[in-house]
Amino acid sequence: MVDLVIGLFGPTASGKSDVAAAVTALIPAEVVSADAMQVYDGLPILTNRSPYPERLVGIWPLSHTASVGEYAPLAHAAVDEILAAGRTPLVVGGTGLYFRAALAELELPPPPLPGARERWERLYDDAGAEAAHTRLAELDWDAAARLHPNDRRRVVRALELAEAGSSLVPQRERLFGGSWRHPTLVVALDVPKPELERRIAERTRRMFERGIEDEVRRAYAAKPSQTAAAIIGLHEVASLPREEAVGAVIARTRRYAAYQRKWLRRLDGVVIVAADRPPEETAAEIVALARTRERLSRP
RNA sequence: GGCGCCUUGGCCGAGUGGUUAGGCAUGGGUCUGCAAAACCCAGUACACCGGUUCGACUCCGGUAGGCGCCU
Repeated sequence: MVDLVIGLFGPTASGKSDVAAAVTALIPAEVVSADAMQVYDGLPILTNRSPYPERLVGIWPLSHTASVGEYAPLAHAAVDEILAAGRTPLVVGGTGLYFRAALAELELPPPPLPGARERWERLYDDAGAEAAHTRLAELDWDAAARLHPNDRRRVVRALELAEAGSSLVPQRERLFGGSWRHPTLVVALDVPKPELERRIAERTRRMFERGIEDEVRRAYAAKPSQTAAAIIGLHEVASLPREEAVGAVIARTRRYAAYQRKWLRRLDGVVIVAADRPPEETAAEIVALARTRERLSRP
């Protein structure tokens, strides 16, 4: 399967890890994770880390502030290295943005200058949303036109970029539906909603049996960064009685799955594959699809 | 059995005789270095029956359900 990359997307609890592992049993492939939370080390249970080897998992301490910008080149390097070794990169993940970034050339604008973010955030908070937005309009009218003043995160980001002589306005690539870096088969796992919710509830309960309370306690000692603090369950497990925490984590995970479904529908050229069956069967279908794709793309 | 209180959209929860509270959830949308994030948009509810009134979710009476106290 020379030169083909397989991208495997799917909502949490759709069984991505197991399917990916089953694929590696069928063809010489290596898994690259595209997950904004599994990049963190220290929360294997809470972040549902796969028991099988995957690249770009647990690469940063919880205190680190993660970003796609930092992740993307690592993912590209991993994919290229696997291809160079004559194997198939299998990019697996549920974080839409990271998934896209791993497979495509997003041409991300530069990171904020040191201290710039804090400075603009302060302006936004002190002067108010409207004032910050007006300031942005002075510096970068196009960017301001696309942003709602309430969108603090993006207004601040746009201000950073305008100041640095760049712009938030995308140059060429679009976030959705752009091209891939290599010939790529993009597969999304589909599990009927009721079944997915059942799996989420079951998995969450199992997390508690496996000891996430201890895990979370240790994680807090590591002073999680702003990005790490967003991990589902971190706050809930730390602050709620067990039974309430279970319910809260299930509810939030369900919401996350709904959000992922939005991404799934939007991935360009994605092939949807049923995943409410043994992973081996799903894997076999994916491999068959990959073989067909490869044959078609051969001159 | 008697007395008192309560009953608001999927949930929580304000409120007023006549302009949509709000929050959460839900659905749709946006998205380029925080994405398990952030932002935008949408849904017209007041337990039931009758009365007063130009007009009641808001006042009066009754019915049902819930809570509390009393014999």
